[in-house]
Amino acid sequence: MDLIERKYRILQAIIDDYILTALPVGSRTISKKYEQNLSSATIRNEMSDLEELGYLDSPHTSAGRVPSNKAYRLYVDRMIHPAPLTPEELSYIQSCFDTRAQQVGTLSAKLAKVISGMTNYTTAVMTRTPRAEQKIGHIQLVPVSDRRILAVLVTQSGAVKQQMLELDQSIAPDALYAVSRILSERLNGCPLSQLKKALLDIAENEGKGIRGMLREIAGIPDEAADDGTLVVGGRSNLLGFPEYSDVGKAQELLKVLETRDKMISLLSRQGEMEITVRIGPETGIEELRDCSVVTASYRLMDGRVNTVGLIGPTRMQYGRAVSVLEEVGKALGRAINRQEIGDDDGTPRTGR
Amino acid sequence: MDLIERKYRILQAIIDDYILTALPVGSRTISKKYEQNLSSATIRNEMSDLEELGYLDSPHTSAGRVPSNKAYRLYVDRMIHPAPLTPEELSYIQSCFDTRAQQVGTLSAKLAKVISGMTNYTTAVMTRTPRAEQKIGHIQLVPVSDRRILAVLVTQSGAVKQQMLELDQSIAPDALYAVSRILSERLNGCPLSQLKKALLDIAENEGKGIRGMLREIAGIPDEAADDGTLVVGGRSNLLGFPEYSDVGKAQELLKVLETRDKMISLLSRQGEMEITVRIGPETGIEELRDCSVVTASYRLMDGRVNTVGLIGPTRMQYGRAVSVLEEVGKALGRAINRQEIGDDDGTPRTGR
DNA sequence: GTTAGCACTCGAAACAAAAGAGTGCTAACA
DNA sequence: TGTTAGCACTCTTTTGTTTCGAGTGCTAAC
Repeated sequence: MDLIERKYRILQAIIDDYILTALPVGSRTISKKYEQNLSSATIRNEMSDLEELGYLDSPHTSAGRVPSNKAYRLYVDRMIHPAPLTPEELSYIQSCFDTRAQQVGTLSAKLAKVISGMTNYTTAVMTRTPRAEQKIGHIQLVPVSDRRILAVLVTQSGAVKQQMLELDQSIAPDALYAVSRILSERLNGCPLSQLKKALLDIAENEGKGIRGMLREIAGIPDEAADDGTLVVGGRSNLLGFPEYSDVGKAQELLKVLETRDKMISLLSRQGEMEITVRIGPETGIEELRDCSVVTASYRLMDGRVNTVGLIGPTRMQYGRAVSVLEEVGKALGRAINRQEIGDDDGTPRTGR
Repeated sequence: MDLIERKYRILQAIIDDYILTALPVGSRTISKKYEQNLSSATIRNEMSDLEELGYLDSPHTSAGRVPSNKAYRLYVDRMIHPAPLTPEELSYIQSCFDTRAQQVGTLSAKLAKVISGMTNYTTAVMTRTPRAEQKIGHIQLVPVSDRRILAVLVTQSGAVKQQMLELDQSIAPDALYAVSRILSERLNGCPLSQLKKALLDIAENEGKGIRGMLREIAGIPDEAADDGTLVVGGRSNLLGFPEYSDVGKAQELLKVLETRDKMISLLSRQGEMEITVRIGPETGIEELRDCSVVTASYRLMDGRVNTVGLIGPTRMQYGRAVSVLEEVGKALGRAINRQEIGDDDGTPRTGR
């Protein structure tokens, strides 16, 4: 039906305009800028219908209309326009993830910086290694001082965990090497989840001297459990939006960004390999009721999974956000392939 | 001279009051709340003098006075009152740094959280190991995948650097162990600054097979140069201060906090073992012209140095800030002693 | 179904007046 | 001579009022 089509066109125009200006959109604006062959009165009628359908809200009688969350949902699902990046932007992204020997632990920060830089929103990056997939590669005990050793645990996928241990008695470096070797041999391929048991097993059967130490090592996996690194970047961007010219609101939002639990829960919801958009209450976090969050996950060469969340007002440039996340995904994928280790191309697909 | 003494008392009262209320202080307020045996007229005269001396500014004729940076300087140097923490607060701090086996890398975040939580200011924590003091303890090469190895470098003080390396050819784990052992033996005690040369030396004299690898390893120290970890916490606190009810100012400040270089330079100025207060322009950072920064350094068991900076409006509760930093220092010191490794007690002394 | 026209609503901006906080100065006081 | 009461003056803040304009909803005509 043609009418329906037109309604949606008008709705889209309203959303587009509102995303651009943050100002309630009036019928005249639409009739002038978007639908020049329709009079403002006609638009008015349509808008009235759209309000009744729940797609528009009016702050007050004489203020034009504002898209509702329902409208944003529709917009994201059906009428988002892709915002292809310029060649310069593409090559910029490429160059960011190009370095051959990526410094360990810097990637999250770089992701946050690049993404929030390109979108003007705030970016949260969570890095973690799915526990189930982690299998022991090597265990290395490194003497640090008399009674302290550093246990370095390398998973088969290349992730590294380290934990400082204090021993009851001192132990000679050579003995440590020996133990390292035994452990690495015996535990190779052991899933991280069963490490503890395996260690205790060895402790039982093995000679007296190291038993105590093994017991202590057995405690590692729990403490070192990778509950994720969290990096947030681009907070100052938030304050640039008129919706946060109220300091109170800005503060509330900043506080959420500082609350690790909330951020982790926000990002944990993201499945792998798909870009997800959550609008207002869909975020599941009360304080984000007026925000939207676009998330994507990237699987890295070493088994880690980076989940990226873009946080901005519901009036977000969704097309742009999705494009940037997509291109970053592709760039990461290419970087992985170049290093010939990638187990998949790291490119997220778009979707709800 | 008694007169002088009184002037300073009045100045102190003004500063105290302003720190508390953030409102320009009038003569009546002082006469009522602080100097009940002096009339407001007298106070007025004194205030007029103080303004002439450069200790007070008046925003406009009928608005009371506001302390100048010069006044804060005097305040910090001469009339700061210590703000002893309550027993509960003390034991809270204690408990925060009590954990026996501190997770590697968590300390900065904890410091930032505890300190900004207790002061309501923003905290930046920089961790780094003074390059000059780092001497090689052990080098361990850990096989990760076919051509990738993880080089773990442990300094004598226990700091750990790691770097992923890609090799031109694959190498057997056993060979790696051998190389690790040789390197550890030969390089033990070698200052980090000379590591590169030492490695290249070995590469010259040593067998063909590993030469390439050694060359690559020689590249590590530069890349892995510990230019410091930076953690910032408690940003949302800033927005609670009336001086940042102007979103523009808040944004400017947040942006500085996001600029790694500026933060590093801000914190690098702090010498060891002393609490330093820098007021406004003294911070050396233009955007912080209306902020004060209180910094302290803590030397940790593993040789790392944590420099903590408290950032807030110049109208800062200096006494409180210094007290908290002092107590945190003491708590860290105790934690180090308990672990019987500390090379000093980590307690900063107070001073300009 | 579309549109012109118009009365009506309501916030934002502009303006004016009043209130209030604080100062500086003068003159009197101890 | 230092202190203080008193008062005129200044300047911001608050409050109220008016005006303006954007936008709507409805009706009637096309």
